[in-house]
Amino acid sequence: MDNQDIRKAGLKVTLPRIKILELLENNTQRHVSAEDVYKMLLDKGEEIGLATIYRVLTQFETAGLVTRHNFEGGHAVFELDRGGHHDHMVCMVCGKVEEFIDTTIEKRQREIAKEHGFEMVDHSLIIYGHCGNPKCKVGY
Amino acid sequence: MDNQDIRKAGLKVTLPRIKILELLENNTQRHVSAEDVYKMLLDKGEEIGLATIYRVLTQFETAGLVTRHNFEGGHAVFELDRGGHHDHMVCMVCGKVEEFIDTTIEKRQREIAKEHGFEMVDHSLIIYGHCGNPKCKVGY
DNA sequence: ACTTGCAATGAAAAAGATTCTCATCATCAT
DNA sequence: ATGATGATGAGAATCTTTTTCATTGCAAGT
Repeated sequence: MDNQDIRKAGLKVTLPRIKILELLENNTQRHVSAEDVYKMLLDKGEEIGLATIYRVLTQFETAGLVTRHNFEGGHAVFELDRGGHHDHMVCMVCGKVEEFIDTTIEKRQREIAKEHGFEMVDHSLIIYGHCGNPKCKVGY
Repeated sequence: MDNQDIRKAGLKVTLPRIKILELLENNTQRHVSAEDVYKMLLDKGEEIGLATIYRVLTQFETAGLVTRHNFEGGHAVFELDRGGHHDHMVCMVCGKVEEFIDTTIEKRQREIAKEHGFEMVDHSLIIYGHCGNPKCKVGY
C-alpha cells in the first residue's frame, strides 16, 4: 500500500502526495523533473501547484522514497527508489537513460573512500556517451 | 604560456579571459562557481561582468581547458583541466573536495558502457560521505 | 459523525543561477 | 594604423527552485 509509505514517512496522506507517488510508480520514463511531474498531472486533469510538487518531491527524497539526480541540464530529476541502488548511463544525443549496477565498481568505491579517510555515505556515477541508436552515433 | 591556450582555443586573448584563467590557476580551492570567480575578481579590483564570467567559463569548457561539475547545490562548479582526468569525493558536512583516480573503475566503466551498447564519451563519479575531520563525523 | 489543531496546499512573489540583448569597445590580421 | 569581427558590461530576461501567506483538509479525540 503506497499510502502506508507516505504515512510511514511521517507525512499526512493527501491527494497531491498520492497522485505524485502514483505517477512515479506508473510512468514509463523513470527519471522525471518537477516540471515533468507538474505537466503530466495537469494533463491528467489534476489540480496541483508546482510548489507542491517541489515540496513533496523533497519530502519524498528525505524519506528515502525517491532519489534526486543532478544530471546535466540545469534541473534535477527524480526517480522512485525501488529498493536497489544503481548507477546511470545517459545518451548525450537522445537523453535515453539506462541503469546498471556493477559490484566491482561498488566495492572499489568503498575502498577508495576509506583510503582517503572518508566514510562513504552515497555516490553518483553517471556515464555519458552515445547509445546504440544509429541516429545517436557521431557523424549525424 | 597561458595566453597561447586561449589562442589555441580559437578565442581572442582579452583581459577578462586572462584574468579568469590566472585565477583558476592560482586559486587555492580548485572547484569554484561562476559567482565565486566573479567575487574574487571584484575583490582583486578587476572590473568584470558576471555575464562575461559565464560566457568565458563555458567557452573554456568547450575548448577543454575547464571542466564543469554538477555537484549538489543548484549551481555548477568549474575546475581547471590539468591534463589528467579524475573523480571526486565530497564531504557532505564541510564541503571538502578530494580528487582521485582509479584504473580498475575507469576500465570497468568502459566495459559496462559497451555491454549496454553505449560508446562512452565522458563520465562523472562523485562519492559523497564524511571526511576525516572529527567534526564531520556522524554524531555532531 | 463533529470539532479543532496543526500540517498541507495553491498562488504569487521572491530568490538564485544562468543566458540573452545590444550598444560600445578591444583585438588582430592586413 | 585601421577596419572587420569578435568580446565586453549592464541590465533585462529566462529558468529553476524556494518562500510567504491566507485558506483548506487531514486526523486525533470526543
